[in-house]
Amino acid sequence: MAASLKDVAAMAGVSIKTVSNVVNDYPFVSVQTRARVNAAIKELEYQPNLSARGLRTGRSNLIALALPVLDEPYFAEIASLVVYAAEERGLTVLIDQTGGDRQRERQAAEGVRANLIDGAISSPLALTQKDIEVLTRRRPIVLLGEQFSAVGADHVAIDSVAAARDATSALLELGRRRIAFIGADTKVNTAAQRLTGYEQALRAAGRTVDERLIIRIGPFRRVQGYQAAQELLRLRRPPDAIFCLNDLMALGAMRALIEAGARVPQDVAVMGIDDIEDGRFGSPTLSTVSPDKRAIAAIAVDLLALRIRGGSDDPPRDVAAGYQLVMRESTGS
Amino acid sequence: MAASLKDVAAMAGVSIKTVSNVVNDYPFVSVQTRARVNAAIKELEYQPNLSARGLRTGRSNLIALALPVLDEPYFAEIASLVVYAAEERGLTVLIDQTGGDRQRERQAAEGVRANLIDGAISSPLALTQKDIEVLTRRRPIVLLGEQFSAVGADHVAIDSVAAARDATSALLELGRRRIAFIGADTKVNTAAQRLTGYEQALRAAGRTVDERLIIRIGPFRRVQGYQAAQELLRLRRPPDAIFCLNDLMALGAMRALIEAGARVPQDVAVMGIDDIEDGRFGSPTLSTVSPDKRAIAAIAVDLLALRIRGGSDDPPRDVAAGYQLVMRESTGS
DNA sequence: CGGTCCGCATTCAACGTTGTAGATGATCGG
DNA sequence: CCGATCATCTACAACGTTGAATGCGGACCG
Repeated sequence: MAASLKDVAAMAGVSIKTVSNVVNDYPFVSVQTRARVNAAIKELEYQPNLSARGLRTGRSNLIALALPVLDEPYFAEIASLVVYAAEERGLTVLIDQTGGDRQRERQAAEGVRANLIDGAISSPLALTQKDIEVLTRRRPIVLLGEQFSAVGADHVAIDSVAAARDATSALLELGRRRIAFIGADTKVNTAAQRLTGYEQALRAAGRTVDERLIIRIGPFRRVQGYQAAQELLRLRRPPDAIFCLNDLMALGAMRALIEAGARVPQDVAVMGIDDIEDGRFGSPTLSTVSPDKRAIAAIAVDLLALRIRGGSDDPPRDVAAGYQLVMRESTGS
Repeated sequence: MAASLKDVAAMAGVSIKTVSNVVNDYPFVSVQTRARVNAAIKELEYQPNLSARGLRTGRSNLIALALPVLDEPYFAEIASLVVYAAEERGLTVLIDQTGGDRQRERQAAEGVRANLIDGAISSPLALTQKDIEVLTRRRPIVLLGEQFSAVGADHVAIDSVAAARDATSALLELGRRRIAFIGADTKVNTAAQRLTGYEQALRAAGRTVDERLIIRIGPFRRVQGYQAAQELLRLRRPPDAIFCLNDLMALGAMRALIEAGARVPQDVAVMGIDDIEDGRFGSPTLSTVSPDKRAIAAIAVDLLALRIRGGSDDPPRDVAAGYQLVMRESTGS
């Protein structure tokens, strides 16, 4: 049985509350008492019981992180950064994988464990506007990604429209004429926004949008990128560039291209979004839009911590994270 | 303020304990009472306070998962599978990233949050035998990976010596003569075991171990594989095959080879261990040893759950997970 | 018909912690 | 030298839950 305040108090010859005061750095404890108590704490290897503390204070210092999956590089990196950022602020992260399922996304924020967490960071794919409202009433939530723009909760994301526009423009400036888009899926807002950016760039350059070059497919993983690229290669006039919703699809697409004997970037340039590590070491290396993931994680945790501490008075904040175009081999020099 | 048993009891016109009995499926509650209570629970959106329950029962149904990092594909996949397996058993996972640091690995299992978790699954890189003993005394721990073999705690891993031996033998059978090894690092037991397997295979084939072909480097990430391969290419007689400690290094190595104009697999065959998804979609696709990750995660959670329920009476169990050789393009057909 | 058992519900206490209010001396200003 | 102020410590209650013990009828048995 682990030692409790009572045991420490008995050993140090003081009251329970005094030990509690020492543990919590309450200032008015004499140096001698503090020393005696600390000695007893060390001797008994006392560790505060977090359940009891949580019950008493109503705070657990636990936050939930709800992601579609954990084994996609982008989400793995985000999870990693969120865990670190939370740790720096004395918070512990509890991870949920929702699979992009609406039911599970709701449960992650309101479910059985809701009374255990102080708040949640969620990267939803399927939550509705109304879900968010209901959830926010219970606990603070910070949303990641582009599923929502202006909604009643704190929100952190890059400007996906602009990012996709910049990427597409870059391909145009490299002289590419037939630029395909892989990953359109109107149900997912992220995809819709990136498609919009793609179309904006084409129109701004005086080109028309060719529906045959837009592949609507999901989920946004390697296989889908692979299949989509194969489909594009079967066209009578295949594209000379492919812009993918994310790096994962881009890697799948590149694989399909190379397998089919198409040279990247000479025959087809490829570009993605996310800047996952795999892209930096593939052959060829992948050009991409690199969101400031570290900032996204830090800001999300900060916003949530603020909300937890301050209550829900302030209006929800919408933070645009930075991003950067990174040109590598897959688009030529 | 969230509803408590008290509120539900008041609304249903029963005692607090009766509500508790309903919530916990205590059998001797009449059908009518149960219905009334359930109605009140629904009406008030009652959710049990897990801190209070944890305090009272001494169980939180939380387990810690301590991994070196979360953003390496192998660990991300393991984390994903552990989270799913835990969820199926009513457990919630709380993730720690230790960076392979001994201090942090210990804290993950015994630290501040130790009183919050019922047990831990840990994939240590630096923990000592003594650490394990101390930690096990406090809470059940299940160890993953090869840092330890027979130690006073439950343990799940593939037979790394055999896996490395099989992989190396496969390269030999393909006619490769100068097989290099990337990732020797005697401080890390996993590396030592895989190096042993590599040496065993060479000796069994009547070949000598050439120290110049063994690259001692760490940590085991892409860049290190990249650098190690460059080093190997600078040898007067470069290798015709490279066996890497893990897939991540193998991918880095392949990148270096291709960049330097070496053809994979014609000039140099490459092989790794882990079967991470990136390897299945790179160019060329990566041959590897595929550990049964799903089983590893499920067994680890099962062992831990058993230990939590049953106490620590039984002797520690050592489970060898299965693995499979997967030959892809990077070693030729 | 008296006693026993069973189903159902309740009361009580305790898990370990911390906020509030108050007790106890010592010190200080006037 | 006395009331006020201060530093230091403590007693008490409460957070929401559940295990143990108990109460209370009705059914069953001999």
